[in-house]
Amino acid sequence: MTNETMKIPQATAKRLPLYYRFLLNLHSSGKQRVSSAELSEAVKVDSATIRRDFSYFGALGKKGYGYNVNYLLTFFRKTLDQDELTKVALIGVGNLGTAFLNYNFSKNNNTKIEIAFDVDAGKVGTVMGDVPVYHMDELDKKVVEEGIQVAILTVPSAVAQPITDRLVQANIKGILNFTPARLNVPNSIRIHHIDLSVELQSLIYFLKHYPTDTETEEA
Amino acid sequence: MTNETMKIPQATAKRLPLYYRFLLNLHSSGKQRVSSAELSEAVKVDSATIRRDFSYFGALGKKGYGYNVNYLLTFFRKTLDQDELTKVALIGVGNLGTAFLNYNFSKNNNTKIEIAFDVDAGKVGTVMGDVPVYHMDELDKKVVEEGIQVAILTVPSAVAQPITDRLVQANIKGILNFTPARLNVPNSIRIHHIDLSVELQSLIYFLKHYPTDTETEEA
DNA sequence: TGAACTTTGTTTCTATCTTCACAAATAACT
DNA sequence: AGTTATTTGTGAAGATAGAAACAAAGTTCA
Repeated sequence: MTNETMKIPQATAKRLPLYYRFLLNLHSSGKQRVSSAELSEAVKVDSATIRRDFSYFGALGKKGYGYNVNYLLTFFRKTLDQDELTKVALIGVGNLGTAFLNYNFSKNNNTKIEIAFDVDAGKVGTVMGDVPVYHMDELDKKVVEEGIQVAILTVPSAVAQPITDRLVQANIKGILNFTPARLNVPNSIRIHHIDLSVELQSLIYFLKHYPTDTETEEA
Repeated sequence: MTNETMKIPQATAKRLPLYYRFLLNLHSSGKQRVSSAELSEAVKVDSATIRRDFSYFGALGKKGYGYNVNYLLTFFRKTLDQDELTKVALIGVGNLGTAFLNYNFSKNNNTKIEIAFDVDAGKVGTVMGDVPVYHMDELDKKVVEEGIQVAILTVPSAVAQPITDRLVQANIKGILNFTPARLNVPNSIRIHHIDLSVELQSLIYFLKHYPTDTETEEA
């Protein structure tokens, strides 16, 4: 039941980074222990769900006490591979892309945008928020060279598929897709879609059709 | 079973805007009919799931034929209230906020960012991408005045909760929250969280722990 | 030390969502 | 007109997720 190689539920996996971030906060505020009830209040996830989530990794807590913040943090750091840096490329330095370049992902994370690409001559050659911007023509070469595994795709949707094809060729493993395009990729490649206008639309749909209901979770 | 007031599954509701957008594309490309299999290929949702989703609204298709694009489009336009404009406020004109101001939501949608707020004196009083920027002090007054129901929250997480409290006071009904903060609101208010760094982290977790698996859907 | 309190881990139940698989209906073709 | 090919809509089964509830194990405090 507590097998290292066992697959945990996807829903649980999506919550892990949330738990991890909150534990970091607790740690830096000097807190030594925490209960599933406290965690629940903070991350807005039912306490039974949290205990269940944790239990997939074994018995991490102590009855009548709760969880030791340090122990949990160390455990999750290992589980989330926080010690191994994952190199990320940003494709498309438009408004949204620029937001990412200035967003400090590596603060709490093992994640760093190493390189960005765009076709705009005014941007190519510059360094934006610590990240060098290269021309899109160099995409294939650079991604392979740097061994980049993850791409954040913030290009116009018309070019999303051709660029994705090149990323696949260049051995990328995962794509965070912010374009409305639904991409065709071999299924060895994982894509997470974040579709801003769908998010807004569905929020509005819920407002109009599900009045005064419970909260919904994110992407 | 095909009751107008019946609540459809949340999972279905989240896919409706996706279907709607693709139908718009089909329509403008002149296509007259479409099958669930074609739709499936395009939006990457199992065809049985699509037929099931549609069936909550009644029998929209014809056996052996598929769906009439125009009919479907008209139906969804009504269902998604695309004729009634929803006013949206953008709170926090940083990098991410600016991206939204330049993102043309209203193109395919009934949604328009009407007004933006920030504390930066350099931004207050300007018009960014068609949207006037007001000082955060005017938030409460303006939101009530304009009858704004939805807010996109792109402020630093430290101020997310106090600003949310003010939005609640100003009778907002839904919030699209891009800050990492988990907001406390009365449960008459609907919040969708989009947590960019959690998205990136969980993508990476899946890459490392679920090699060569099926695709996952978005928020 | 012992009684009262706390909190986990898990068993069980329930809800929600997805997919299979196929009858029924229609379209297309000869 | 009749035969073959499509494609829907849905019953039934399966898969995944969420929450209640409680015994067991520990903590706290007098």
